[in-house]
Amino acid sequence: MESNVAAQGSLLAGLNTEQLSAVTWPNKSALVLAGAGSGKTRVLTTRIAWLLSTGQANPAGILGVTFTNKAAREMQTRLAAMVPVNVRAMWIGTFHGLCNRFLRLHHRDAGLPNTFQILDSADQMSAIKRLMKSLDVSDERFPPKAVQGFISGNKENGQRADVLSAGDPYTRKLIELYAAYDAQCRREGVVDFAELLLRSYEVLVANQALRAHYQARFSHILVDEFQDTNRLQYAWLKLLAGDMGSVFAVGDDDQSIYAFRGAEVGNMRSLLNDFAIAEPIRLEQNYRSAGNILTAANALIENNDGRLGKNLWTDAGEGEPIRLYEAYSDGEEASFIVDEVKALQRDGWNLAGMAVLYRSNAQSRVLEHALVNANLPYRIYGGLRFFERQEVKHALAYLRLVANPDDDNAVLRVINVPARGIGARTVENLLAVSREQGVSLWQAACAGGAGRSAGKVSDFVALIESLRARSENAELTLAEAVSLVVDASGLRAMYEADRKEGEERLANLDELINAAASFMPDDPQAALVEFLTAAALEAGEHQAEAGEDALQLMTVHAAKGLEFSAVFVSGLEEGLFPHENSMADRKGLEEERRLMYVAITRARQRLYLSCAQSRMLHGRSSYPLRSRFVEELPEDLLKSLSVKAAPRAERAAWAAPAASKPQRSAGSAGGYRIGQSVEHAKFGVGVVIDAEGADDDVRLQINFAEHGIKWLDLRYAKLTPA
DNA sequence: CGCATTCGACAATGG
DNA sequence: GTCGAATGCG
Repeated sequence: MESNVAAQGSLLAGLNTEQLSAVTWPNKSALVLAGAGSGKTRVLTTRIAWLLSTGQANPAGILGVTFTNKAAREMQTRLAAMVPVNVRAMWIGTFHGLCNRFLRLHHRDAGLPNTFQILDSADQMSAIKRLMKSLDVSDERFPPKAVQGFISGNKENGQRADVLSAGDPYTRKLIELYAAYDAQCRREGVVDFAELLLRSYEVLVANQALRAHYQARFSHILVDEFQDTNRLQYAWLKLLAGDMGSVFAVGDDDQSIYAFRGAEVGNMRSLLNDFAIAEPIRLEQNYRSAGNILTAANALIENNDGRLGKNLWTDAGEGEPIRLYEAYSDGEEASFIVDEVKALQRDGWNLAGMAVLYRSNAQSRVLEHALVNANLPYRIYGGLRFFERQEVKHALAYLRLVANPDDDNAVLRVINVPARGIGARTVENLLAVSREQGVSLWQAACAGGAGRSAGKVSDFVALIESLRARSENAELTLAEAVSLVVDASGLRAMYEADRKEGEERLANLDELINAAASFMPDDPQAALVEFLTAAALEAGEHQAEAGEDALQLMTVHAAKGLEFSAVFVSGLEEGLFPHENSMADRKGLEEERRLMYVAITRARQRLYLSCAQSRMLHGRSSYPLRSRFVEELPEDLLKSLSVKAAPRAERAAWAAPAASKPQRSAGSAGGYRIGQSVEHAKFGVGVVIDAEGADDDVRLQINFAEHGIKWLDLRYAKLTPA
C-alpha cells in the first residue's frame, strides 16, 4: 500500500490547484474547460492513471475517447509510462476506432459481414457518383458533394432516410438517394465513417443485453476535445454512460473549429444539464505563451457571443510585442517570412520550433517557392496522405477484393488497372447485369456474359480467385500476401514501365509491403481485414518524417494541439481569414475567430501576423482588405514592421489628401493607390482594385466589403480614405 | 479500347 | 495551379 501512496504522490506532483481538483474529481461527471496550453492532456491521462492506481477503476472499466489517432496513441504511451497496467484492456481510441472495434465484435448484431470494409470519404464519393449514375440522377442538379453532405449530416444527427420527410421535391430526392445509398452499402458489405458511429449506436439502442453489458463495464468514460463532438457522438456517450456511469469531458469551447462538419459546441451545455454538473472546472493558467500573446488572444475571443467564459493568464511575464507586417503582395509576404526565419535562425532559434500557419492549403505554394529559393529546409503538413495515394489505393483495392469480392467500389477501381482491355463499354454491361439481377459486380463478372470482352473479364475473375486462394491457403504472411498482390496484379509492372512517376509509386508500394510486415494484428486470423481497416481509419501521417531541422508549414486546423516558439500567421485578409465561405453569418464568423484564437495561442515566445495588399487567388489578382481580426487586437500589443503597414498612423496620413498630382503609372490615381482601403458614404468600406483615367477624370474600381465590386467616378463619388 | 490532351470547376478538415 | 471529367485520335 505504501508504494501505492508513493506512486500517487508522484503522479500528482506538480499539478496546480485546478488541475489537481480535476484529476482527483470524485466518480461523477465533470466538464473541464481547459484553455489552450493549460495542461489538458496531462490532466486527462493523469486522471486515468490516478483512477487505476487508487483502485477506483480497473483497466477494463475505462473508455477513453479522442478525435485523432495521434491523440489516442499519445494517451496510451503516456499512460503506459505512468502506471504498470495492461493498456490493451482499456478501450482508448477515436470514436471511429472504438465503434469499429465494437462492430467487429458484434458484427452479427449489427447485420454486417465479419469482413466488412470501411469507405473513406473518397470511396464514399465514388460510391455516390456510381449510385447516381445507375439511378440516372443529374449531377448538375444534385452535386455529389451536396448529396454526400446530406447523407453524412443526417447520419451524424442520428437520422436514417426512413425517418426523414420533406415538403419539397428536391429534398425528397435527396432522401431517396440516401436510402438507395444505404441499401447499396449494405449489399456490398461496406460502411462509411458516419455509419460506423450510427450503426453501433443503433445496435446499443436495439439490444438491451448488449447495452447493459457495456454500461456496466465502462464505469469511467473520459472524452478529449469534447467541443468537437457531434450530436450522434454525444448520444452515443450518453447511452454508454447510462444511469450509473460518469462522463469526464475535457474541452474548450473557444477552440471549437469543426462546426462546419457537424461539431456541436452546444454539447458542452447539454452535458452540464444532462449530467447534473453544477459548474465546470476551469483550467485557465497557461504554461505555453507569453503574456502579450494571451492578452491578444483573450481580447480577440471576447468578440464572440455565448461563450462559457474563460480567461487565460500566465505568470511568465509580458514577453515580446506581437509583430505585424503588411506586405504589398503575397510574394513579398513570403519573402518577409523567409527573412525573419533566417534572422531568427542566426539568433540561435530552432527551425523545427517555428511554424508558418495559413488558412487554406493553397497558400503554401507561394511560401514554398520562397523557401526553396532561400534554400531553407521546410516540412509541409497536409495534402495527400500515404493510404490515399493512387498506387496504394489500387493495391488496397485488390486486397479488398481478396477479403470481400462484393465490394463494387474495389472492382471498379482495378478491373482495368493496369489496362487489360476491359473498357467503359464492358463495365457498363457488367453494371447493367448487376442492376437487373440485383447482384454485385463481382457476381455479374463471374456469370461471364457475352461480348468481345468476356474472356478478359473471366481472366480478371481468375486473377482475383487465384490471389484469394493463394493468400488463404498458402499460409502467406500479410506482407507476402501484399507483395503477391502487387506483383500478380500487374501493378508493379505497370509502374516499372512508367518512367515519369513510376519510381516514386513503386517506392510507395514497397513501403506498403513494409507497413504490412510491421503490422501487428490483434487476431492473426483476421490480419488482412485488420490491415485494411487500419488503412481506412488511419490514412497515415501527414508526411511528418522526422529528420532534419525544418520549418513547419501547415493550416491552422492542422496546428491545433501543437505549439511553437515562433509562429507566423499569414494571409490575414478579409475573404481569406476569415474565409469568404464563412463570412456570411455570425456563426461562421465566430468559428473563424476561434480559428484565429487557435492560431495565436500556438505561439510560445514570438508571434508574427502578416497580410498582403494583393494576392493571387483562383489564378487571378485580388486586393483584399486587412483582416478584421487584426483590428480586434489591442493596438498597444502590436509592433508594426512594415513601412506601409503602420496601420492606424497611415490612416491619419491619408486623411489629408495628397497634394501631389495623381499618376496612374505610379499606382496612384486621384490621390488613391491600388490596394488602398477607402470608405464610401453609401457602400461602406472597400479596397481600390483598379483605376483608369488621369488628372480630373479618374475612375476607380472598388471592392466593397458589403456591396461587391463597383466602378466609381471620382468627380461624383464621395470617397474618403479609410 | 487506350492514351493524350483540353476544358472547366474549384480551392476548409479528419476519421 | 491542380484535379477530374470529357473529348478526340490512333
